[in-house]
Amino acid sequence: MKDNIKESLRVQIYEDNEELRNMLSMLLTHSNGFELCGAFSNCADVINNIAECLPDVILCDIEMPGVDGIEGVRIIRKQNKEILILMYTVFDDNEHLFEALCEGANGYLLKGESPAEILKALKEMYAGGAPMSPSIAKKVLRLFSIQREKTESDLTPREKEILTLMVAGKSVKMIAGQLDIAFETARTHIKNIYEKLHVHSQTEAVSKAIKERLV
Amino acid sequence: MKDNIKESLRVQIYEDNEELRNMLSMLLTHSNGFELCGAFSNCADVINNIAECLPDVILCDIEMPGVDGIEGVRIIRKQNKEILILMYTVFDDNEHLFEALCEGANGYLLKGESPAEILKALKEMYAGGAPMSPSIAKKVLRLFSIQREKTESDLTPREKEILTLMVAGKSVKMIAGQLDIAFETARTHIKNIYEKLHVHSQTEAVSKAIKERLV
DNA sequence: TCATTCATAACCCTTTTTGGGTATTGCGAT
DNA sequence: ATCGCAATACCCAAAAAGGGTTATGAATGA
Repeated sequence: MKDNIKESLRVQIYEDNEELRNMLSMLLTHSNGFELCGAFSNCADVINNIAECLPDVILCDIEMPGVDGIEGVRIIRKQNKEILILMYTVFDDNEHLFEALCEGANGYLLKGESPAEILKALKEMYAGGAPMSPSIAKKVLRLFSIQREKTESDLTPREKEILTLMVAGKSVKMIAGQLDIAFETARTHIKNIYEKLHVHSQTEAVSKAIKERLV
Repeated sequence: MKDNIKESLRVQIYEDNEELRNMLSMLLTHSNGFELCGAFSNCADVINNIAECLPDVILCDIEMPGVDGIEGVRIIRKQNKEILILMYTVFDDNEHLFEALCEGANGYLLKGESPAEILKALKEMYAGGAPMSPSIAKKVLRLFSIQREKTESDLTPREKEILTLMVAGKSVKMIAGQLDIAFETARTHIKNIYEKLHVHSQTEAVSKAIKERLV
């Protein structure tokens, strides 16, 4: 939601390289619609920096001496879920990327993006988006498709249904009740499931079902 | 205009709305660097369509009568992991989004994007990116951060250890053996865990532990 | 038509789990 | 020094789950 009165986006910078930090500062101070509110060389004092300057968004490198960017995000998110954080880094490996996203970063740009792209990303983030460099977006999407190989089990539909209820924590009695079948019928299905999965208890079955994505 | 003969991106369209399909066809035939190779109203014959026209990328609606877009992606990916697929839909709900991504879509645009954005997304996808509408990108990123909040439970370290073994499918006897404690001690811990989680069985505890990411 | 699979259901019997206690030891905080 | 808590351990009775077996009707397919 954009505020008519607010004329510019308040941006705070964290970047250890002085040259780049100055360049980014210049970029922001001289671009319409942006306002620089602080530029720091690491996240050591990030809570105070935010409290003093009240930025809308944070542009944050990852590799920095002292408190790094990911640790910075962690610290910020412990008490502030609202402020927007755009990672800006050379790291394009999965580890840094997913750690940053898990801690609550709102976007992830690789160094190498043009100044115009940086400004666009900051705006996009403020408008409710999640800007990512193309190769980063691809890595993120790939996460969804790679894992999908659900092991082919020869469970019947009914058995799958019952296994699902077991995974949900239901007892035999509850399963029978919910599916409107006799207790002994539910048990028969469960026994067949155990045989097919080569397990001997509900917890084992549930564990295996989850590990092998059978449900 | 040097590359309008050679090096144009071959795009195939799947969209049930005839008006929109024609509009998209026009857009592609009249844009430099793009070449339309087929426009269809559903994915019923997607394998043949691809084999005949050999597109580089596919622009694909989701809601279509007959074989819909998500089913289409599934069919394509069964035999072709290379071709690029950009979903183009009105659906911005998590279910459609994540299903499409899991099946192997390479990008996800919402209807409402400008023609220029569509062309840009097609190009970006071909360049190795994963274009998403801003609000879609945000949903995707949110997946990483929301789940990270492991519910704060007041389980002791020993209890967490035991819960972990339960989640792995171990019985009380096995847990006791593995931790080298008495059977009754393991049971005491388990009883305490049940009380803290408000559950009454191993499967319930395992289910809750997984759902609330306690382990 | 006949064999197979699936979903349904029941029986007997054993083992495990669960819920209720009680109790000791050790360790850090008051 | 004492309090509280975590970890250890045991007992008993009831409930639930597990293992084996058999059986029937419906649907499917060779």
